[in-house]
Amino acid sequence: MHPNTNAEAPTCEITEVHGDIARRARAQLPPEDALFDLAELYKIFGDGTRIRILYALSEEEMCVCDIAAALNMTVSAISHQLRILKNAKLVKYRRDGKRVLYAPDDDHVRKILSLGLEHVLE
Amino acid sequence: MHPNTNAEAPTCEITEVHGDIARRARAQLPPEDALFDLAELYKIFGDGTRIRILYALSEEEMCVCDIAAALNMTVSAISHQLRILKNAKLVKYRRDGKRVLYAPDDDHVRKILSLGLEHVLE
DNA sequence: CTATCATTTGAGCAGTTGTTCAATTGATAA
DNA sequence: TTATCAATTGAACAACTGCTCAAATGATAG
Repeated sequence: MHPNTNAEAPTCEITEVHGDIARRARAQLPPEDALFDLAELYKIFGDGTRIRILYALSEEEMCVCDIAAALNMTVSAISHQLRILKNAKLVKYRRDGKRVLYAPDDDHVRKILSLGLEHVLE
Repeated sequence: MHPNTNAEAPTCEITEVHGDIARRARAQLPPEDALFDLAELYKIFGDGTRIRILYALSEEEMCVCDIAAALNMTVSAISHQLRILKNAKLVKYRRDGKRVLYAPDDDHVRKILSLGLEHVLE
């Protein structure tokens, strides 16, 4: 299980001399702005309320008030979260009289959620 | 574009009378504990440092000190983040003398990251 | 116009998060 | 054993997050 213990010299004592490993690792990193956006995207999925909103919308569009009822939360709290989802282009909306109807806005949404669920359910 | 404006009655005035929509929406939600785990998982990906660690490890296992050098951060900060990744079973580790070598611990890691990147890059 | 309802917005606040710093633990070598 | 280096840990602190509450905005009906 330890085939390459000596394949690389220890690099910690003088970091800069053996910077190869660090340099190769840096080469694996996506561009800085892509990394930023990626973290921002996952931050949005990293909240139970937002995930529940996305699941609730998965079958039919809903108004803010009904989402709130479905999740047993205040309209204000839902509206705040919808703004975040909207800014991230994860939901879209349209006016219908006094109401505003929300729906998912991206095919990735469902994929990302189901991939995560796959991991969570082992 | 508004084919079913009247398909559902407005439900906001008296929420409980038209609870069908809310009830159907609730039926879409995964079980509570799965939702919790799902949010916890994405929370972990929702941090630039942790994402960079995972990318850095994607090609070869590395010790804490080299990860810190690669990301230009303190060893302590990296170690704190590695503990989080370890607890989430997203990285594994093994001792090699004084050093501790880390590596990704799950096939989902790469898939989740690349799916997110797909979305981010449009 | 006014009244009403759905939604949005902003301030405030408690709870959480990521980093730094200092101290500690773990493993090896002399 | 002691000395040294790698890694971990805990406390402290600033920054951020998600909710509540109250006020404001948008759209419709009378």
